[in-house]
Amino acid sequence: METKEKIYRTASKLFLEQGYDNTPMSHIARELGLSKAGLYHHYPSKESLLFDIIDYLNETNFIPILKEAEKISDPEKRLIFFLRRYSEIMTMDASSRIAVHEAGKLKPHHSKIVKQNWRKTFTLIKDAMSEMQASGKAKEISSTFAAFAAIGMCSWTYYWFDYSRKESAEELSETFIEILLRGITKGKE
Amino acid sequence: METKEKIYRTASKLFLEQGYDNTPMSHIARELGLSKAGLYHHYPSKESLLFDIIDYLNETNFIPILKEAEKISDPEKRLIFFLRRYSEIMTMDASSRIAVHEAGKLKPHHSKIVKQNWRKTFTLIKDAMSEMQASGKAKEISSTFAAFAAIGMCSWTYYWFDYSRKESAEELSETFIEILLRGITKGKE
DNA sequence: TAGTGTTTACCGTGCGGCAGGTAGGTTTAA
DNA sequence: TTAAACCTACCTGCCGCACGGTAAACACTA
Repeated sequence: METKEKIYRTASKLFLEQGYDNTPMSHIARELGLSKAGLYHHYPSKESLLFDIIDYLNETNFIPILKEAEKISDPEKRLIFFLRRYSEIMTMDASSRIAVHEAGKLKPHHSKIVKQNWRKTFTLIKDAMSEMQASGKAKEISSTFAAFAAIGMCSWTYYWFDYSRKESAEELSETFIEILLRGITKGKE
Repeated sequence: METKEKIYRTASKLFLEQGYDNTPMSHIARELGLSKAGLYHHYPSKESLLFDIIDYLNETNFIPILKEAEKISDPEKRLIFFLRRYSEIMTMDASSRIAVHEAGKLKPHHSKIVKQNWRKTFTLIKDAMSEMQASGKAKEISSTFAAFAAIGMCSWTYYWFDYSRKESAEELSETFIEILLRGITKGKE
């Protein structure tokens, strides 16, 4: 494995366990069998290491899903696809928690990039809902709030999910889809 | 105002703005027009100050709602009542974010108490849903996951809600209730 | 293929700064 | 007179980060 990847993995693990602020660079270095200076050879600063982790998570997990979802023309199918994949990521491993929980600690320059990605996610969901409303499929509720409800539902997963019992992951995503889809679609009165 | 309350409010504000780890005691003291030692006269440690804040939030915001909700015998009404009040708290001010976002930094002794409260919230929602399923009102989905969906939806609010535009708070809670209730109830087929 | 630069991947050390927390003295109010 | 409320000054420890090396790998000539 490449050193950069080793660093990335180790730091990721430690940030997850103890939080960014409570993980000194010396600790990460020790875990890698490296000196602190050795670690600084690969990363110019602690913050840049955090950014790399978050950015990598985005690039490998979230962006591909966004790209794939955008190709689906039917808004309902697009929404279902996205929700399923999104909650799958959440149950895969807890690492993506860093992307949310520690993003606030990035410097403006970096946090800007991260926020852009969040924005895209939000827009995708919101637009899908709006389209469903336009075609009469969905109720006339606030698509903004509904979109946040969807994201919140999924993102909250890593605050409680038991990652040692992943066999329930599929049931989880299906439950979320069920609630959200039925929650926004027009019912037969 | 009592000194303890002043400290509580000031620390609360700063923790919210900059996070617990990035707010030194000296900063809190300065903001209060106090010396650091003066602040330590009132609190034995930084962690105990954090606990007091979180515990106070629980006691004043969450517990009363739980107590009141428990009195409602009809599960659907109980659920609606709880969700409405819960999301109202979230939109009132951002302070309750501390209770979630920083709870992990408490020492075991304190975090135990906080977790018990979360447990009660979860149980209330889950039980209400189970009762609705038993009476045939709700679909046979996992009440555990559905309960987490409800909590996540609401709790996520403070990651995005614009607290300068509170006039939308009511629409928010109604949207959430709408989605969740329709999401779990049996539809006419 | 020996000789010569050059880059890469590290190490040991240390510094400046600030954090949480304390010892011990002083003011204030009842 | 006494206890609570506060202050100044300080300790200790750690943290991010920089500096100046070194040894090995690599690249390029002649």
